[in-house]
Amino acid sequence: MANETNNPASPAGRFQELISHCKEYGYIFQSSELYDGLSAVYDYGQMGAQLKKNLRDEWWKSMTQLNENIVGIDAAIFMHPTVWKASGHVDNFSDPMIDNKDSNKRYRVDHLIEGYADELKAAGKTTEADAILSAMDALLAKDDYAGLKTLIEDNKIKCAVSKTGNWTDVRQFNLMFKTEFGAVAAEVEGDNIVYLRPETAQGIFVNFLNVQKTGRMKIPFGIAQTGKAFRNEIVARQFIFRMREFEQMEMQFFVRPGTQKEWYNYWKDERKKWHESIGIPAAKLRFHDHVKLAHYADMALDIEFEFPFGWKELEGIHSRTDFDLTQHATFSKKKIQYFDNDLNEEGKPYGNYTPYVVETSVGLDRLFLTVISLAYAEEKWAKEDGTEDSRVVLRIPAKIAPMKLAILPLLKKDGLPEIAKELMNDCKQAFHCFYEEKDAIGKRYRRMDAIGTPFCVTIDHQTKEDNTVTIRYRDSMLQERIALSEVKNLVLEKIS
RNA sequence: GCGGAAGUAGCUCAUUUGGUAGAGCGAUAGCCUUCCAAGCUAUAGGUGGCCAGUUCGAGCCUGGUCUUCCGCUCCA
Repeated sequence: MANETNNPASPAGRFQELISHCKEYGYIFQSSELYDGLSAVYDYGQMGAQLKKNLRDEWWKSMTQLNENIVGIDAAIFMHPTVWKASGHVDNFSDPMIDNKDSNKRYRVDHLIEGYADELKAAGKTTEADAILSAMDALLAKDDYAGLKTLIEDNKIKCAVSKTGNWTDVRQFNLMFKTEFGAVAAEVEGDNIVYLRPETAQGIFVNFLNVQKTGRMKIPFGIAQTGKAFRNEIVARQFIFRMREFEQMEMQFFVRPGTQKEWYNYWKDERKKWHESIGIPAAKLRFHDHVKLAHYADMALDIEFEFPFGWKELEGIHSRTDFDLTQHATFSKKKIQYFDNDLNEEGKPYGNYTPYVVETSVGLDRLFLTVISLAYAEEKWAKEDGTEDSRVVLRIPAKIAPMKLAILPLLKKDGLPEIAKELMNDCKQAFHCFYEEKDAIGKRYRRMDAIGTPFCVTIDHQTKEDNTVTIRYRDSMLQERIALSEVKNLVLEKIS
């Protein structure tokens, strides 16, 4: 397997080629590459930033512009530390871990002990199992790591692989980044700790009342947001699939309790359709229902995409119940409720309640990876003279491609650049254009293929006579003659 | 985080028992003028990932470190 990455024919090898291509053509660079890079952090380059923005804009439009009952906000990354206690992230986002020194296998301490308890139960020793579990809960509640290790050793819990009890100390892995708020150290250590948000959702929940009241929103309604989130992953790999700093596009849809299943199914279908609308083939998408539910959810599924390294989560649809709003009400000691004037079956208003939430949460970076891995193609064909020709092309759908049109004078003389620049000045008001007069025309086409520009127009001598140009299509490589005056409209039509 | 492998120009690679680095492609400038890359000329670009050590001398040997890839693990 170690050589697979060097083999362009294998999926792993093709993935490597894609990563190289992303760097070579200004889509994605490793962060701080000048200083040897920072693990699992990436920068978007001149092409990548635009593609990412186009994807974000498509999502934002589909949510906030095309749904009258969904509005967008932009909450800060810093939030009051208590937010993360209320959300459960302080408790649930940090798991004590232990390694077996012989097999080098790592276990979550609670999983390891629970597994042992299950074995005891299977052997009929239910009381002993319960005793161990309650002891574990007590130790976990006190963050007593030494006690947990003692519990493991006293029960002679073994590693499933090495069959030994040669354990490291129990260590804490907190997945939230911490930093200090304010320039001066706190008088009491830890008093000024803030976290970088591990998800954007909480910024929506804490603003629920603000938005609902000022926007006079009526349930059901949604609040959408895009933004950076941060998780200190133990292992972050697979290019931009799992990064320590990443961007989420989330929409929290607030519904009347009891209707969550209906809306869950609605958004499940809507979101899949949306992915298809930006060019992801249905066959490459599937639903994956969660078996083990998170602490906040009563239903959850992933929309998975078949990445070059397998089926992985692209978007999560979660029915979060009233968990978050109730938690924030409890921790903030404020009432977070909605008065529903709609009439129920008995002809009376539904009245006050804490809304339920259906969440759609897509990783923008993962969406980017989805789009670019679908777009990337190496093509070979026989030329008329029998020799082989080839190209690398990014078949990014025209409406999300970073560069829409390349304007190319066939020669850089005879007044052709002047006509080209005039067209450029006109078209750049409407969409991103690229002007290029260097090198042979075929070479310029190849460069545009490599960055995924869907349309090229070439200005030649005939243009001066009859005001027509050649338009060349990236995907088919076909060319046709159209009026110079039609170029802008044609591209506008294709990218809308 | 553990184990394994790797790191030489923007990219792909060479330099084979240690003697202060080359090529192709690409890029830039110019020439040519031709509707699907790879015509001609010139130029730029590397303190060999980084830091130490051994040595008269290190891209090559040793240690550390950073990053990447593969496997394991993790991913509320």
